[in-house]
Amino acid sequence: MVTLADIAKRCNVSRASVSKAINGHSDIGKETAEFIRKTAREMGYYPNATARTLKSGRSQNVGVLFVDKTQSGLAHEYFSKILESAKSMAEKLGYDITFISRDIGTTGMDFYEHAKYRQCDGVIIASVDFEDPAVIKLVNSEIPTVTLDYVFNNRTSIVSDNVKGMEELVKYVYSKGHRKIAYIHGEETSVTQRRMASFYKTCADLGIGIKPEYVIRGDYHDPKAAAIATRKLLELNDRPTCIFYPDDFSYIGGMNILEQAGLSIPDDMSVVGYDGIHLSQMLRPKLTTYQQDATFMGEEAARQLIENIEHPTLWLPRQITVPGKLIEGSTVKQL
Amino acid sequence: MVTLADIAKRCNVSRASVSKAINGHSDIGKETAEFIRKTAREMGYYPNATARTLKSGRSQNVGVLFVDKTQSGLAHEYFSKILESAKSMAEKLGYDITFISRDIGTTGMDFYEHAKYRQCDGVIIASVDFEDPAVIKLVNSEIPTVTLDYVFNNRTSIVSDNVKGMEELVKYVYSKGHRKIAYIHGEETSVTQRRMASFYKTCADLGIGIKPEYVIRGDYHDPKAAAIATRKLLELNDRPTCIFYPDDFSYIGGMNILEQAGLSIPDDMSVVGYDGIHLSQMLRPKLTTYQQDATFMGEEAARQLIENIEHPTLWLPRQITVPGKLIEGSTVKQL
DNA sequence: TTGTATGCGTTATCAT
DNA sequence: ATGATAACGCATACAA
Repeated sequence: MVTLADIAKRCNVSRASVSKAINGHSDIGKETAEFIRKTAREMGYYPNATARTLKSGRSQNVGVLFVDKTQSGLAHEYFSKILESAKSMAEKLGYDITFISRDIGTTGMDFYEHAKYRQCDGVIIASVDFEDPAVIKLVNSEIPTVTLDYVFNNRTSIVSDNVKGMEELVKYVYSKGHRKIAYIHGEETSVTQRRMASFYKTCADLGIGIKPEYVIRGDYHDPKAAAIATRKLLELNDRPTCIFYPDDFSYIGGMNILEQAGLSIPDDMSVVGYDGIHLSQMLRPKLTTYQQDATFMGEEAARQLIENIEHPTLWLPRQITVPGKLIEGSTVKQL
Repeated sequence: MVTLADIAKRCNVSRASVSKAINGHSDIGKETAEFIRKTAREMGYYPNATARTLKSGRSQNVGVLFVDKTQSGLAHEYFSKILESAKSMAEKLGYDITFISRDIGTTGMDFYEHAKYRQCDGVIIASVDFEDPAVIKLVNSEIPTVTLDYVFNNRTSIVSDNVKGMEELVKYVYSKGHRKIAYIHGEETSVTQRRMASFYKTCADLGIGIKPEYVIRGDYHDPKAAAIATRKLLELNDRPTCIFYPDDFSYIGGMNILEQAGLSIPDDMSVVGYDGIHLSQMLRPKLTTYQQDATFMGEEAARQLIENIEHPTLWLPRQITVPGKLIEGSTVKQL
């Protein structure tokens, strides 16, 4: 391994000068600096992040907290896209990404300790139980964090606009003449709360009432739960004309039930999903859904976090709400 | 931040003794060690990975190379499962995971340099262009590596048994009476080569000939390409009775075309996929496919890599072939 | 069994 | 503009 000392010896200068040349400091002669850099290149030098971090306290490394109660974290296209785009943006800005977890090896480190252990300059938090004390401890620590789809006081967050998304979907379905709308929602999270509130509010604003039996608990990313819920809806005497699913993927379960029941989509039953994943536009008929801008969210999370890391003093926490867009498929019939 | 020195001072011992106590060395008194550990716990001590790495040369950190020409790396359930299970296993064994990439920031580091820069103890390589000189450089370096679905000479690899998988699928389809079998295959990779070779060989062994026009290039994870290929097959005068798709996800594209053409699956056309992703068993009819054991592959990759890292001397490179299992759905008709 | 001393590669302070 | 030197926190060879 080529070190600063090796280069210093070869160039007949001090290690300090080499460091300055490599890092582009101003207090070094123009041509010496250039000579040193050239030699460094010739010798195949690249820095040692570890030593640099130890000395400077900055690791150029951001942690990603991506825990997965439901085992579907990475399998969920929404989250995998967020991760992927956050990764590219971080890399573009010169940062690496390390996964943060609890219980690494036998040490009983919590998230905060793990992040400190690895000297993470900041942490991106997504797809976790935000009520977990360990998550709260991390968020309230001195480490810069960005949360996705959950807002903490005085902390930066990137939130998909679930209120607008649900509102647009309801209005669209309403404009197609539907008044009897059912909603199979995901498990209780803040995202679910917002979508449900927006669902009820928009319906109320439009003057349509929603029967209690039209609102059923399903689960995100779980076609089986959606299938069961769909079956319940079909058993009702007064069936809805349109069903909202927790997300595009879980819709598959409902789709099967509807087809089994001999109901054609959208002629006998209209449906909408949520997410706008690749799959939804591959199905026939194409699913009407609300596409969340996961790519932008991931990029923005990385951008904001690194901005915070690099300019801690003039940093103000922001809540960034990211709009998506309605994708008009062919699963909502004009009544 | 609590350091070894702080603990040493509080315990009236040397830093060396604290280090020994923390790391459970034997050359320290039983009760002093316990006392030191207790104090450390009280003081909220956790180690500093950076300093430890700098001194010991070991980072307890493995790199993951997961590049994605087709933009579908993480979106592909097969790979996201591999990543997730490799991550859990690595964590269980006390290792963290950092993504390795090219072009971090403005530095022109290649994969090898990046891995060294972060002092990775080893690297897991998946979903990349294995012909890329930068990948080859990394694999041929002194850094332990494990590759997935690609074999390098004298290096450890975890390979899904594509030969057996394809063989089982062909035999199954054959047993159902099919003789006119079409194969839409993915882009040219070593995986594709093996599947195709196995496809041809098994057909030959069974004494069935495959018309050249039955074998069409599609793309992995690309329903559109599968749709186009399917259309071509339907245009043939002598249509196949069964179509093999590159994978389960791309099958969606074919499924749509078949349905549009008024063909019922499997009554008018039989189909099989590959991968055994969650989705495949949610579709109706359930897809007949070959399920790759991605979870095991990821775990094994981490296990083997760390074994290699921790016992470099008695390490022998292995090629581990991981069998999957045929999932008999309802998309192959008995002729 | 315990402690001393040194160095891992880098950056930063302070002289020169 | 350049260099000497001390730290960052830890682990280890060696001395006691």
